[in-house]
Amino acid sequence: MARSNASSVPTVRDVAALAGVSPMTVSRTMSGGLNVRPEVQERVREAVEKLGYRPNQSARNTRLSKPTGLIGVAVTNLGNPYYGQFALGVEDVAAAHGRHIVVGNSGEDPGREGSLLADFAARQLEGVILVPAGKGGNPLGPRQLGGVPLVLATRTVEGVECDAVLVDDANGAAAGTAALLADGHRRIAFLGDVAGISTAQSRFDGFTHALAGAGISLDPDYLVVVRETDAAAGAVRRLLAGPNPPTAFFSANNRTTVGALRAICEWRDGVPQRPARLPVPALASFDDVELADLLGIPLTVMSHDARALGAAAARLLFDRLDGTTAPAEASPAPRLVLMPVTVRRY
Amino acid sequence: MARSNASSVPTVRDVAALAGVSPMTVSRTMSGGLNVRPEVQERVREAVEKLGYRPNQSARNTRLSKPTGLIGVAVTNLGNPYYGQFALGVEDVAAAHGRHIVVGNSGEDPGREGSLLADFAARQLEGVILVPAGKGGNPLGPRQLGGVPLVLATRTVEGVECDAVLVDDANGAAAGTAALLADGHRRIAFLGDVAGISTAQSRFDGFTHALAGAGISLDPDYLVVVRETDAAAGAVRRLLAGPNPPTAFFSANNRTTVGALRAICEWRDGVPQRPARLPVPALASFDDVELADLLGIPLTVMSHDARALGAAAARLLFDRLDGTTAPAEASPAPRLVLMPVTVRRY
DNA sequence: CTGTTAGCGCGTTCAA
DNA sequence: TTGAACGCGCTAACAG
Repeated sequence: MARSNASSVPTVRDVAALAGVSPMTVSRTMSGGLNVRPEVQERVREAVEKLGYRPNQSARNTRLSKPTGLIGVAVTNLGNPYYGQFALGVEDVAAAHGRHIVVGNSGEDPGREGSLLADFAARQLEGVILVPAGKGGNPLGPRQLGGVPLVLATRTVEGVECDAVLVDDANGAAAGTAALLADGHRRIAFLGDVAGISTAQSRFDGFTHALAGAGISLDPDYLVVVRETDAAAGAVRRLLAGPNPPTAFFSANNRTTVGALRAICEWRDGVPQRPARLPVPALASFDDVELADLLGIPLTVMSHDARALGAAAARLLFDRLDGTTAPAEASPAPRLVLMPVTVRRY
Repeated sequence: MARSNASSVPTVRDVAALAGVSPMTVSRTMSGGLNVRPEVQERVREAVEKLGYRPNQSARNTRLSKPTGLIGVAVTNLGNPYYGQFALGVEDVAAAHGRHIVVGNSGEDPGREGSLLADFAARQLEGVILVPAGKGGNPLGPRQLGGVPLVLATRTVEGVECDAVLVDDANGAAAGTAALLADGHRRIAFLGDVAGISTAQSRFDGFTHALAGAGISLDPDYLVVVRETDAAAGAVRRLLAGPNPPTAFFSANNRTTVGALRAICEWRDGVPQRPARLPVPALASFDDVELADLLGIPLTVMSHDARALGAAAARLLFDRLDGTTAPAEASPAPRLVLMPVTVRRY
């Protein structure tokens, strides 16, 4: 027996019954109304209105190869303003292509990342843009996504061959470091998370490369591996209070930059006992931080546009999804987009 | 004819065929393996592995009343760090309840907001948390969401009766204003977007109420309606350069605060021709901004925890979804959670 | 324990 | 222009 109007959500049949037509006519009306008499359409629309009927997307999607219109975005820390901008960039492009985004947060945890991706695939998302957590050497499976196109953003992962949008980390870091060196700095400490994150590693490489070019080798005490803001602040405090304080810091991301800025400001303002005219330490920051330029600290910013990066990643994805690509699915070759880094000084 | 192994995505039947069992056995194995012999499960899992099979969630959901496991979150500006934290709070709770979040960005556009919500409903999302754009008096339909539970966050909308998590805007604003007054400020300008956004309106009310309590009426020149950071900066510049500059500013949100801080810093640092010891204007900011406390500007911050707010909204939602609520759907009564505001001074 | 039957809500296909 | 039949991928409900 058909349980027509059980208080649950209305279906095509309910609408059809109310409008005195077949479900098919309702279906046609809902999808543009081709080959349906206007007056019948009118009746159908009234019934739709009256019942508050909405076509069920899930059911639509069962009809094979009907895309879900959903793009997955997995980031490592939604609370970081950087990824807010990033997601905004993805959303911009996705919206232009009539898609919505599903945002997941891995929290730098490969485990959560894995289940996130598995879930994305199970939901038949059309594609996934991933900022890999990369802590443990998780290969995240070749195409464990089950054929769902994947684009890596910001960071890459060894052994994964797919489209990616990265930042010109090494060159950017080298350029920023060069600026410090040009100012005469020789004792420069590095703050960053080098453990398995490609981005941090590349920035570190660029940093040391520039140092080496100036004939400087990194003092082990000057290499500080941190991720959190507070930890970075603590490290800077210790170094500045130590016997051999650096004259400048290189901060590898915006979280460590905030910590470093805080510590440097404290040192500048709150340490009356500091030697009279000891100069304020300089800071070179990879990634921009709002308001940082107003602090009166010698600042070098190596920045790129997070939103543009997200947009670029999305475009790469839609190129494969909507583009007039190869007939089959044999992706031609992984493409790599490199976002340029701008060095600004304050 | 069953087109078994057409290069497309594998289905239950493909797995069943390979494992030599019925689709049902595969289904059972996939959902916990109740009542399936271990050795058969093993065979099935092998087939699953070999084919890279993943159950199709869309198809699952067609089986009535199977929830999608998706929560919608619609915010007005993903690029605002505030909403990043907010989304993070929602995600925390959603993850704890085994759900994912779909993030949409309305961009303060009621039109986009409407289509976003319609789409959420069509996708059978289990619930929606909305920061309403509220620009045009869009009633967003009574339950135009088609029965999908809705929770408003941060802002409310007239005429919509549903659960909401708001900020104690009026009292917080009054407290912050009182702090300025206690410092002797009498000429205080207001920066904010009052046009139809409940939050801005409440903050404005709290501000003027506190002024009135001190026997002050707001100078019309001191009421600046802005939303964007740059516009706020421009307004502050004009006021400070004008004939009757305020001695303090009240900024109604973090975007205007950034603009105000920028303009005030400029004025302080870049205007040598300013009267010798004219004091730096004070700023009272609704919402915290990273690094603002380090600028050396007399600062009063009225802050609340965006992440906690998001979490509270999510909890309200899951209370209705998973909670042992009323048997039917007749929601008992809209609940309102008010997030406290803390006033800090720098 | 396992397979068969019967749909979920919708859209494609074909016939009327 | 409309409707009936069938199938999408999966899973309750009932056999066996």
